[in-house]
Amino acid sequence: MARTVKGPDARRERWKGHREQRRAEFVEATIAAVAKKGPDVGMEDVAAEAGVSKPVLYRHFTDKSDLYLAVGQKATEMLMERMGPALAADGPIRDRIVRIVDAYLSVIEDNPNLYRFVVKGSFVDRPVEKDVVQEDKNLIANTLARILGDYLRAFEMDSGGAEPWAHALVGMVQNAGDWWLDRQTMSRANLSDYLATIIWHAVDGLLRSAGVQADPAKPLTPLRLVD
Amino acid sequence: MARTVKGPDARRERWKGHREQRRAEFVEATIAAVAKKGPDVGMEDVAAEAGVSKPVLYRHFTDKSDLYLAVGQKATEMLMERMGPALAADGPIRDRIVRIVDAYLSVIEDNPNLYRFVVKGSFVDRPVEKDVVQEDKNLIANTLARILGDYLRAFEMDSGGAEPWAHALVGMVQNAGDWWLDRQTMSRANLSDYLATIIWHAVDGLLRSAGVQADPAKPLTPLRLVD
DNA sequence: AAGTAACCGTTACCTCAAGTAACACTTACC
DNA sequence: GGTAAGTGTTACTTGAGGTAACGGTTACTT
Repeated sequence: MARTVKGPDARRERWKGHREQRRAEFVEATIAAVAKKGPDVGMEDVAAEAGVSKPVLYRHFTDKSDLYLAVGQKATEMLMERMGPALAADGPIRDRIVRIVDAYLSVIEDNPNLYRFVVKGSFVDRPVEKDVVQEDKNLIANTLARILGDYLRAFEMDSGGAEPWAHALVGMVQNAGDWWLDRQTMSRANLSDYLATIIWHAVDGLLRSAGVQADPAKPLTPLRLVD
Repeated sequence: MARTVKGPDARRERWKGHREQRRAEFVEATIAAVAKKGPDVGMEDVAAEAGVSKPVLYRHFTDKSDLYLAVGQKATEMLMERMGPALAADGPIRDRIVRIVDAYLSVIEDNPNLYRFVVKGSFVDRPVEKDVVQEDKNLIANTLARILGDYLRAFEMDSGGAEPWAHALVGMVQNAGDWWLDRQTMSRANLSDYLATIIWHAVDGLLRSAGVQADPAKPLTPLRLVD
């Protein structure tokens, strides 16, 4: 039994990457299926779209909701790919707000079906836990909350509002986006601007109430104070 | 055949009120069942809760989603019962905002299960149409949009933002409410106040940009101009 | 008084999508 | 050659939504 100490059988490792790739493939298939057959696709449809039969799907996903969760995560990636830079970028504050909002809107504009599937959609049997959308929203909201909190503290203001405000902002943009996606009654640029306007006013008002005069055209970077 | 002209057979009319009452009864049963067994109740459960077997239910509701729709409408009623006055009431503008926001929060606080059932909930097979929640949100948003639009026009400002802003506000409060309902990390009064703060700032900012100086402690009633 | 249109309610079924069992074949490590 | 992973199939079970078919009750109509 002198089995060179460990070596946990390479046969198990051999597939590590492969499985992930396969999952990704099925996620793509789901998205494609959704695009084709609407948001009410079933596992059979997805399997068919992937050129495979159900049990194969179930080898990679324990569950329907597991698959949908993965789809949701993929969507999150796509979203973050565009929102991350916008969130991180510096620049004139109002432009920055516009860019963040517009990044979000551009994503849902480009993938309306996927979007609807994920947020409205048929998460048929989700047991309340594991709500991808909720997690996404939390992710973004938390990012925002951190940014807001930092600013508030930097100005020595009450930072207790950072979290609720962050969630409020997220909901605001999301809901306005939903509305816009349904009846596209104005251009994306217009909507982005309208939304940025009230967000800016809200931010500006907060700063004013702390005696700070901010210029929407200048990069608001009080965080530099911390350096 | 001298059948006194018409008289559309009183046997049909005899039940008119009764059916509605019965539906209401089942709606109540559904709410009770949701409270007991969580948001994943099935038709069987609901029927049992009402002390009845499935087919009876199906005599009054064509469909699962029909039942849930009715539940949603009931929820809308409950919501509107409290929000209506708050929306209509006059008074110091900031207080008014607080009251509207707080009215909403109080409803979801009092009926968290029902709320979750209706908005997150298992609208299993809804065919995208007939989304009660969406309709509710639209209802509120439209009310707001009308109010906002009137004010904007009264101040001779661009009223194009009224609709998106209304939807934005609705989403904002809703999402912040969701977040709060999950992890109740602050008092309702506190949250109401934080939310009212940014809403007020947003409103104030808009007015300022039109050269209007508003006092949050005074009732903003430029609409009187129209009298 | 008889007929009937609406309801009350039941048990037993159908249907359809999610999920599983059982079976057979392939590849590459041991 | 054995075996641990993966490939895939068809055919099944399960469970919840929804229906059929039956029988009883009430009170209007004729």
